[in-house]
Amino acid sequence: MLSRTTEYALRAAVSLARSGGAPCTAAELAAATRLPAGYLAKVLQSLARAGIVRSQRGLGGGFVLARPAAEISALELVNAVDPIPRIRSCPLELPEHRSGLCQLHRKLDEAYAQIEASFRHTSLADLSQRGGGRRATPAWPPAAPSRSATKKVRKDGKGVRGAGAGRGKPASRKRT
Amino acid sequence: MLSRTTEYALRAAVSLARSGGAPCTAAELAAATRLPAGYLAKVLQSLARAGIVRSQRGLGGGFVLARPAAEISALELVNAVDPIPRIRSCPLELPEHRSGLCQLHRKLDEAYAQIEASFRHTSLADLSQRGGGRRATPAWPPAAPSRSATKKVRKDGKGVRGAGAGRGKPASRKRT
DNA sequence: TGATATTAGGATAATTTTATCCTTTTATCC
DNA sequence: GGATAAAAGGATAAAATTATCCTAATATCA
Repeated sequence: MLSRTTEYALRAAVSLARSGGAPCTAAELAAATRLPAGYLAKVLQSLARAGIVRSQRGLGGGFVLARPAAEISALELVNAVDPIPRIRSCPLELPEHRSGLCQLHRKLDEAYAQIEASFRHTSLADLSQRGGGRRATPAWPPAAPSRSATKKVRKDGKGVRGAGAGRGKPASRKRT
Repeated sequence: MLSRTTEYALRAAVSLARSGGAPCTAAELAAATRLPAGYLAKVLQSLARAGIVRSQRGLGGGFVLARPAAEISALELVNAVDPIPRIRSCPLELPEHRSGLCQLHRKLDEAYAQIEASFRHTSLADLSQRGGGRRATPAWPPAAPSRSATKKVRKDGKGVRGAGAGRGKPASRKRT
């Protein structure tokens, strides 16, 4: 669902956030995050263009965060690299439009909106916290809308999957 | 984010739900939904294998819903075709594991969990409602967790996009 | 039984996303 | 200035997703 590129951006940013201001080269970040170095470099370029990281060429150069991790939202990172595709109008612009698939697309957009909101309220600092403070707190409802992560953690760990679904040809996705 | 295949499955299911029990051929559904006929056929096969629709060959055959639309959740449809990829363990199984990227992956999984929950509580009947009952209700918080859609509708229509993001090479996605 | 409609399934092609490689630019150090 | 380090950018390759096409299986109808 979230693209690989998005994962890479987030992982790199976390790694960067943890290195305490010291510049990291693309190669270092790739090693630390176990991501393909070449591609990661492209992703870092995107982040640089978006003004989230600053890059410096030459000896001793590399990448640093352009702002404190607490002031960078996960949403910024994601959108810099592979934006959440909000749906503003039904893909099916036709007679059916008004009466048509609108509930469907409203729902889909709603899902995107949820993700946006969730990511908007999560900072890179939140994502970079060390030590997994595993909670038993129920994930729902989301309680009061304050800032910082490690607040909501889902309750179950089961793989609820509807009906007899499971196989299915055109579906496949094998990403890590 | 949601794959094209997922959209197709949902659109086809809505179309099917609206045809009131009469079998629809893949070609008919493709025409009604404006989707590529050949590929849609594959998607329908997946839905059939998942037990969501029933298929019948030969003259007068086609596809029908296996159950009333009210008893089919959006989640089932999505999972039949391109499952929501819940994250159960950090991709980076390494020394860094515990101390590492876990907050990140917890957050990502949380986002997936939200989508799952949202889709689980939306039925195909909800998605198939005609006439767009546009609400002004704020999208957040999600209020009480009862069933049925057309409940949450997002408040804004603005394209909030972090910082100066926008361009960016490795990112592209041009889907409809 | 034969003709026709329609799904099932496999092979293959087109497109998009990810990944690699190479050259160029810019910086540091000597 | 020359050597070296590192990002920038472009061309290309590999992999995954989406799409098309063809044949086979199965059903209906005459």
